[in-house]
Amino acid sequence: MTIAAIQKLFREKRLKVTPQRCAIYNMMIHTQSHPTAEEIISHVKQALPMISLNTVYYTLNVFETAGLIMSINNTHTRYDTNLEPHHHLICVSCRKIEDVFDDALNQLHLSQKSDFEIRGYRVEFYGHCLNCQKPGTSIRRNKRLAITHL
Amino acid sequence: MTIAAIQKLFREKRLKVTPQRCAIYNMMIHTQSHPTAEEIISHVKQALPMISLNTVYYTLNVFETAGLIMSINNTHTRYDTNLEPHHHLICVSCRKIEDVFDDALNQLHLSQKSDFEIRGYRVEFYGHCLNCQKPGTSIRRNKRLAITHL
DNA sequence: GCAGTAAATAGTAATTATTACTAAATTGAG
DNA sequence: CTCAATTTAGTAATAATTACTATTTACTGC
Ligand SMILES: [Mn+2]
Ligand SMILES: [Mn+2]
Ligand SMILES: [Zn+2]
Ligand SMILES: [Zn+2]
Repeated sequence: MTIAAIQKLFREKRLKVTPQRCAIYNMMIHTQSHPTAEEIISHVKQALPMISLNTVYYTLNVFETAGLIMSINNTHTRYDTNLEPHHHLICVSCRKIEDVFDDALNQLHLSQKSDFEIRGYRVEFYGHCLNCQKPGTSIRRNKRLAITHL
Repeated sequence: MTIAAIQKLFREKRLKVTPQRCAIYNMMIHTQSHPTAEEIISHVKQALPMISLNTVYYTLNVFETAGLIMSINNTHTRYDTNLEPHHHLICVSCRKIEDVFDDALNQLHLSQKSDFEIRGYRVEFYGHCLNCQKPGTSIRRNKRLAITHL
């Protein structure tokens, strides 16, 4: 993907085209490593030494909102005593977690061989819980907003 | 599950039986809410007002190591530009993330109806990457240890 | 039951990922 | 080019988690 193609993509998504955004996205599409914000800034700083970590987080948030990237792992650790095979429904708005018991999901396996020595797996379904489907409650303005319904 | 049964369970797992541990585990098995450490301490403080948050984290770590609980979401946020349907192999030792492309995993659905308005899902396989299968590298002594191989 | 020992606890400090705030710079529209 | 809105960098604040340490507690033989 060329820089010109990245710029075109940003314009299609109604995102302003800035050197910081191009550098971040360009770095991200040229790695398989699922980088953290810190890893991103350390690469991008080679081209843009003045870039701030704040801008990286802001930009990643913009990208995710625009549907250009997805984030993996992004909230408080939660704990579960139920070790029976089961999976979770996670509300992307309020972070509520509900259990899913579904035998079909407990029989998954990889068709390809891999280097990993696999111990187990989880399926996480993302969506909006009943509460957060009501208008007005579905957008978390403050990322640190407490969850009000468990 | 009675307190006596909890004590028996701890002894089977070679864990010392303490009031703090009993209170924490007892609270956890009597909720469906996948509590955070903060939620746990706020409940447990009613019975044990002097308990510290440090003890809660320490105890949760002990429980997880002993295989009594599992934690959900527990590292730095990572970002992925690849929005094609795919899933991940996550190394529980070094947190490396590898992609899994497997069509069979992209056709999952819930058999039961639920209140959630589901937007998507991910399958996360947990295990040890090739690097961390070597003896001596498989245990993260320091939780904040940097990942050395991406 | 008691002494000795290793582990657990509470309290506090430190760390660090992420978010908030703000003034200055930049972008895209007209 | 002009102008308004957005973005950026810098810095401060926040908050989840971990580190450190002195004291207390729980288990193991005796
Ligand atoms: Mn669960
Ligand atoms: Mn991926
Ligand atoms: Zn919700
Ligand atoms: Zn690994």
